[in-house]
Amino acid sequence: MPGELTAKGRATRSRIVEGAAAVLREKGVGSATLDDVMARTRTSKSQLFHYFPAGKDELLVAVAQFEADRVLEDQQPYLGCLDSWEAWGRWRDVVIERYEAQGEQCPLGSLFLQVGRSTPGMRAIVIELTCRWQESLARGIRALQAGGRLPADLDVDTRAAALLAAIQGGVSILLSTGQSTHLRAALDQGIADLRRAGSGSGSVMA
Amino acid sequence: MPGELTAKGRATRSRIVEGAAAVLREKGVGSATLDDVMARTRTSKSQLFHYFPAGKDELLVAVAQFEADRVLEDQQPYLGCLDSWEAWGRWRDVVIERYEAQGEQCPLGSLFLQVGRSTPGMRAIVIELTCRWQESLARGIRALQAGGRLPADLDVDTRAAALLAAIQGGVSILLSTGQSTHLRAALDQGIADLRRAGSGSGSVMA
DNA sequence: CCAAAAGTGGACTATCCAGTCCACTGTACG
DNA sequence: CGTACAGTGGACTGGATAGTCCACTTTTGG
Repeated sequence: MPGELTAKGRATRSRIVEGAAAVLREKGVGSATLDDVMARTRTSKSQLFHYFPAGKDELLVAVAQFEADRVLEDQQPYLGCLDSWEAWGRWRDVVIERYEAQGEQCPLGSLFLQVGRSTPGMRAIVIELTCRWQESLARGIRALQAGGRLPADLDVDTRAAALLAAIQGGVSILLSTGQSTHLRAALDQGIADLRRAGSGSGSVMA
Repeated sequence: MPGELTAKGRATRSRIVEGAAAVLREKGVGSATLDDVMARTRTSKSQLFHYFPAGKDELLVAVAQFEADRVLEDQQPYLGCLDSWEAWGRWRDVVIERYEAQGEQCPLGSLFLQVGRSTPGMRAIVIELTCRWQESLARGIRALQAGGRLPADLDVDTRAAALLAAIQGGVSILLSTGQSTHLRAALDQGIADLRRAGSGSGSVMA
């Protein structure tokens, strides 16, 4: 089926994906139905199954891919050039702004936890996003090292992993409680600690 | 209905809650059905609705409360007396061990994201757990200050919030990807940074 | 011992929803 | 112009599942 799409067909397909993404954000994975998607995208059941023959699961994966791509895109151009403390600060602002605006709706988090464990394709998307995100952070840290703003003997990967975890957790808490204090704390503290990291290569207890 | 339970009734009720918790861990909120719970707990529909008149939602809230209580319990006695670096290290080990053993199954995370936003009671449970957890961490940090192991001019609450976010994120990533590297990084880095935190009260950019 | 209430079993209903089917319409292209 | 195929509409089916109902059993307490 794919690759054989007309301009009209492609338009409809992406209308479905974007509409489904919106529905999922609003209603959550558990409550969103194909009828919701149909209503939102002005399509019929046959179209849904025409473009996603494997049904709901296939659509969900497509939406997850769509959302995953947006996550990092939304952090650009800052995430792409974290080569000064000012850039880190601006990136921080963008992240907070994005997730505060998004509020309760979690495009991916719910998808992961709900469908992720069962579907193999979904997990791959999450893992790839995690890797790319962490790699971007690591590149930023290395850029700071290259600029002499951080010592060279830093455990970059652990730093990046910890920072990513902190952001993820902040977002989770924002989603669960509606408060962005933890996300702000995680980012501020994380960047501050990075800045302060002058000493050893991150050796830790036992 | 509550408070009027005989010994037998109480036994059945808690059997239902514990069994439902197990089912939810194994199958996820989205896939778990009342029939699953019935099979697991050797009960009938009428009993489920006898003890949880409001149906599935009420049962889910009860399970969430049950699981939330366990989260902090499982970290005891270490979480309760984080007054030395050794205690922090042992606590770290317990947390990692617990979540690695738990693996993919997330007792609460899925509950939050799935039901949390809709049900008011669920959110309250999450918020309370978050507060208690963060407060425990904060108490630990203050204990270190009291023992002279940390400077007094530390922004304890921000520290605790950031650390909690890091753990949450590490767990999220563990659930999504199956890897505990981020959780380990978050804990190790978080404790290391705390240890290194000698300077100012955490003032951060912009 | 005997009501009355708590506890239990399971058939039944109502509903919702993914997925199927087929008929209809628009459009590309000879 | 007309055929073939992509695209579209929506009724229909099958199955799963939350929730109801009532009859039956056990326990409680006087």
